[in-house]
Amino acid sequence: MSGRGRRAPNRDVDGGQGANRRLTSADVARVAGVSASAVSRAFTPGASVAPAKREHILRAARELGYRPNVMARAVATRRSNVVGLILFNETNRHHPGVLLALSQAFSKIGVRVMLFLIEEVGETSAVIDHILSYQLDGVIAAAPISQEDLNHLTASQVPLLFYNRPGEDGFASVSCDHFASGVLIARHVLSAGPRRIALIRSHADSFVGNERLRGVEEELVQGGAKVVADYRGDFGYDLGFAAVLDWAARGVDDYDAVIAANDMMAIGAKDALVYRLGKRVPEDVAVAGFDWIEASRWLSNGIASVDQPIEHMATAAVDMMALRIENGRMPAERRLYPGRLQKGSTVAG
Amino acid sequence: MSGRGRRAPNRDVDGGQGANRRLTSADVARVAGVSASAVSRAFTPGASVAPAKREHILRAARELGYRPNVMARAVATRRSNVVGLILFNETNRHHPGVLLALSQAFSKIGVRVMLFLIEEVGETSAVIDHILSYQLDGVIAAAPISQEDLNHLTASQVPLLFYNRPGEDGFASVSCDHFASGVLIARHVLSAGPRRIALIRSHADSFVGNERLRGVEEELVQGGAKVVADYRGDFGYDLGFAAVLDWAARGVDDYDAVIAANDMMAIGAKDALVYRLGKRVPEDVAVAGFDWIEASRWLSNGIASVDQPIEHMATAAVDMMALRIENGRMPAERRLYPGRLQKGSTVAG
DNA sequence: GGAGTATCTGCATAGGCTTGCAACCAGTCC
DNA sequence: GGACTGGTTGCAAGCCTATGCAGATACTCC
Repeated sequence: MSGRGRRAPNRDVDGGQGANRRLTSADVARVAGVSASAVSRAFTPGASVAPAKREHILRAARELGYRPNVMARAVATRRSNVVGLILFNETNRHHPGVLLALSQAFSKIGVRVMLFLIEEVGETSAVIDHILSYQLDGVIAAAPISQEDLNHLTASQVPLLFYNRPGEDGFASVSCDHFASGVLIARHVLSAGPRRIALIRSHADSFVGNERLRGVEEELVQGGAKVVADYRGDFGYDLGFAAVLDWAARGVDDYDAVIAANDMMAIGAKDALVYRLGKRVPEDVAVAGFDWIEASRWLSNGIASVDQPIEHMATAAVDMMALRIENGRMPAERRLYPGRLQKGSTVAG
Repeated sequence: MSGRGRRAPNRDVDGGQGANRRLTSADVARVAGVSASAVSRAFTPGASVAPAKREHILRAARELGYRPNVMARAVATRRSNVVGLILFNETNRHHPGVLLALSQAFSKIGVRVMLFLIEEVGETSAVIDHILSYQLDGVIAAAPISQEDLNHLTASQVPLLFYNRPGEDGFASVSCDHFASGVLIARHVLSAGPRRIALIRSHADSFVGNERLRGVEEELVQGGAKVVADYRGDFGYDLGFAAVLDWAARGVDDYDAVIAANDMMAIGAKDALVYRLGKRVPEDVAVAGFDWIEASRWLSNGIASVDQPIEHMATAAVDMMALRIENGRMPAERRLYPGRLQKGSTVAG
């Protein structure tokens, strides 16, 4: 630790030459009086180095401000410690907790998440192309993947995990049991009295939305209720709002409950009912949704909903991904987590 | 998809040996009958290769399913084409558009964003450590950075850009002109009549929140209005709500407008006013906030607000970052973007 | 004190890509 | 026809770290 002048932290190393030479293990090795291998091992837990020497090397590294170059390590080990997350922007907007939960859960095992945010279904192809270029250790698909892209992914042997998607046969997935959630919310609504139900669905190709409504409809039949109105939404506030207006315009007004495929649309519907049609919620019409998003908890909304246990799901995703990264090919496995009913105030009782 | 022997497109290359040998440029070179250098150049726009040969190489690559290994490229070129984004989880929750805008803007120039989502201010240190290990081309700080971490960052010569933060002297930043936004919203409120204003502030150390309220207060003075109540919030719904209840509990009820440091708190305040105190908004009390978040546009809220031009800001961030990555050290520059008033329905007129 | 063992250590090579340099080729010009 | 040109190409070295292997060191045990 000789020279290094006054309080300038790391100047003697680049020997006055190239200003933007990055610090390498060789620099540390020189200063610590060891080989570059030793430096590498000092930074590799469990590697064979004398404890004292490791300590010495780490101290030298700290003083120089050296950190192993993750990229170089990635090419040497063929492990990047980065997983890709393909996420619908819509999901992040409506349900930002997903990103946080996954991001945090992975960081606990030292894995970073590289985010691929997509707006349109069509964008996945371009994104898959990128994904394959980064040597990602795995990919979490929280957006629909076309068959062709799926082939590319499997051909390159990247561990793949579907999140809240069915996954084709033979693929691993972790999901909330949306069907059961549908049953749950429908039962809650029915328990409060309503028997004439209006439904606001999601896009036709949303697995999550379809499962939810399948559960709802099954329970409605069980409970002797009837679906008197139906609307094809898109998970957004506006179409929830539009659904109610559309029914009104068509003279449909004999429903006593609205169940939407998610909270955002439920809120839209509730707003239309209250502020456009002058209905009382829940006295005239009950309203329910799914996700238990933050806005649902606001006093002005209080939407009856079903929560997804995203922390559990995220933990499961990390576990499964870690296993798959270690062991390569593994039997497909689907983990399903039950949602939790949140009674809210838009359903009586 | 079992045996994958038959019509599998890219099988002849790994010559029956190691199953998980990844495809390399050498493989493509062999098949195309050229050197690995040629393959590299074929994938480098502007590199010196005969057009015909490039075409030929690219075709071979496509048929094999080869893509250059970005990690290896990064270590060779010392450019990763990845920038880090340190983002407050709170920001993403309340304002998810920021992440999308930046992510999309960067992807237009072929740069990916690696997200470092933090919950607490204290977490930055750990995150900075990671950041320095990845050879990121730059870092966008959309969260406060401690002086110590700042030193680490600058010592390692990583281009740094503050987003919606002042940035210490000498650092580049792109921000919304929050002070001007404060003036704007205050003027709007005053124009509707109110003169007795209640303020809900953010945490004391939020630059954004402080600037906004500085602008508000300056304009209030100009307009001859008076601050009759004051509350220290945190950007969340709950504290906006709590502010109103707190004033009520203390007998303060002679305000005719509430201005909050963001929309989320404004909504909380509005809910408390309407559903707890039975006030009419805007007739009895006007309410205003900042950000023009999605929920503000809902019919049930209609919060008067000031929008941030996040697309412009994101574009600027990309431009400035790109310049800095190319040219290394550059003069500090601060770009400021004006917010746009959104009148909403919680302020009369 | 010597054989045997366990633990460290450095060398050399691997990992996949980029790039300066010099050799090469087909033209072009006089 | 020879010198010169400009565009292509491959070689080899470089980017930074990891790791098998063999030598070195220290230590135990008899």
